[in-house]
Amino acid sequence: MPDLTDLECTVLGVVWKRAPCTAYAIMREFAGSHSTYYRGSAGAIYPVVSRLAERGVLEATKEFHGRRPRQTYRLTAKGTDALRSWLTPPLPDCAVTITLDPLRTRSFFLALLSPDQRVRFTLDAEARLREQLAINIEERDRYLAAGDPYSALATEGAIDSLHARIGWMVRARRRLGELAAEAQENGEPS
Amino acid sequence: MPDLTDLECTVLGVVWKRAPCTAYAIMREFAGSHSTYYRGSAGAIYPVVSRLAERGVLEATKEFHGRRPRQTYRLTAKGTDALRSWLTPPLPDCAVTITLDPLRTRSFFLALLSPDQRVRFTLDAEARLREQLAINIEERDRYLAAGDPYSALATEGAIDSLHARIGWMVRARRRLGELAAEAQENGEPS
DNA sequence: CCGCTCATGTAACTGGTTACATGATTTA
DNA sequence: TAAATCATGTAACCAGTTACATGAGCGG
Repeated sequence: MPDLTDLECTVLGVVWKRAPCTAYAIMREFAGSHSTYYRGSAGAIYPVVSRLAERGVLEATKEFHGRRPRQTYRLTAKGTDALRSWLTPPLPDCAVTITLDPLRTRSFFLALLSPDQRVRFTLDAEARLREQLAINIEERDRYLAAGDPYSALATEGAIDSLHARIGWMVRARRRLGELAAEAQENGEPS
Repeated sequence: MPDLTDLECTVLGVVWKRAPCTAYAIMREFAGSHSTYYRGSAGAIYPVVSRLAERGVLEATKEFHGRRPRQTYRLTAKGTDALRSWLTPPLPDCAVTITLDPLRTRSFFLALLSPDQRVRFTLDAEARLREQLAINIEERDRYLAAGDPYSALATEGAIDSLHARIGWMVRARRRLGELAAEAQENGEPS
């Protein structure tokens, strides 16, 4: 029952919240969420779901919708245990590592741009992050309205991260200005 | 010259900073950095570097260290252009999307834990994030001492994100306590 | 001279993606 | 009745990982 991946456990979690639900519904949940890493492609979800059923953490039921059959899934007791132990501290190292930020990856090399291109970089980034922020605030409010304070809390994590990245970009703009001024004083090339 | 991946451009960036340098040195740079997503495995770096050389963005030189030959690389003019255009706004959507946080992924399902397990979750997460914070502050200071304020600025992004996640976990602990109290008032099961 | 680091790779695997195929049911 | 959505899959691909193999140079 152990060594389930994060994707597998997330699927488990979605089934736990939505049960009974189809693989298709899980797929839509992933595809529709902004705070999820996975894109929710059929090629990922269907194999995962049937693997989980094989493992005995999900239980499949054949339902009929009209005369068309469909598989719905729910957690088994074993599945609930697996999901719970995924959440139970101590958390694995990989769960608390630093997050990947493509903006940060790029920032390492900002010295290559001209001073005003650097400013434009931070302005563009800030504006785009604010768009994301609006989307995520909306998502959080939807969760609150739907009576799911836990998902709202999770989404709040995304909101906080976005605030932090926006603040970082604002500070970066100021710092980059200072660095450019220093460089000019010393007569360095751009 | 376009459609280079983030990994490829990051490699380009490292060569730009470190040139002339070997593929091995690039690999070590990736493996040693905490703020990088990629693990810097030989199986990734070597193919990327030779692909970049083939594309004409990197130029290979055969050097001799003793009587042992080794390839060192530097950017071509085309490579500098490619790196610059990777950084130049408007940034692609993928660069400003929300970051993946395994802690957040888990938080969606915290309702499954008992109230005190939830508290333990946030305490554990907070402690581990603070460790990461210390590591990244050290890394930033090393960059500052090494006279690389741009990398320091980038690392500051990681520090800010960690602060945000820590604050989020602290607030989560309070909110979860309130939620548990409400639930008990309403006589709901844990 | 032993073991560590430098240095260069390759092969098998993994976990996801895109894109496609198929067909029933619902809605405009 | 046409188009969209529900529903279930599969096949080809892709980027990066682990693990291995090999050998030169260097420090103790």
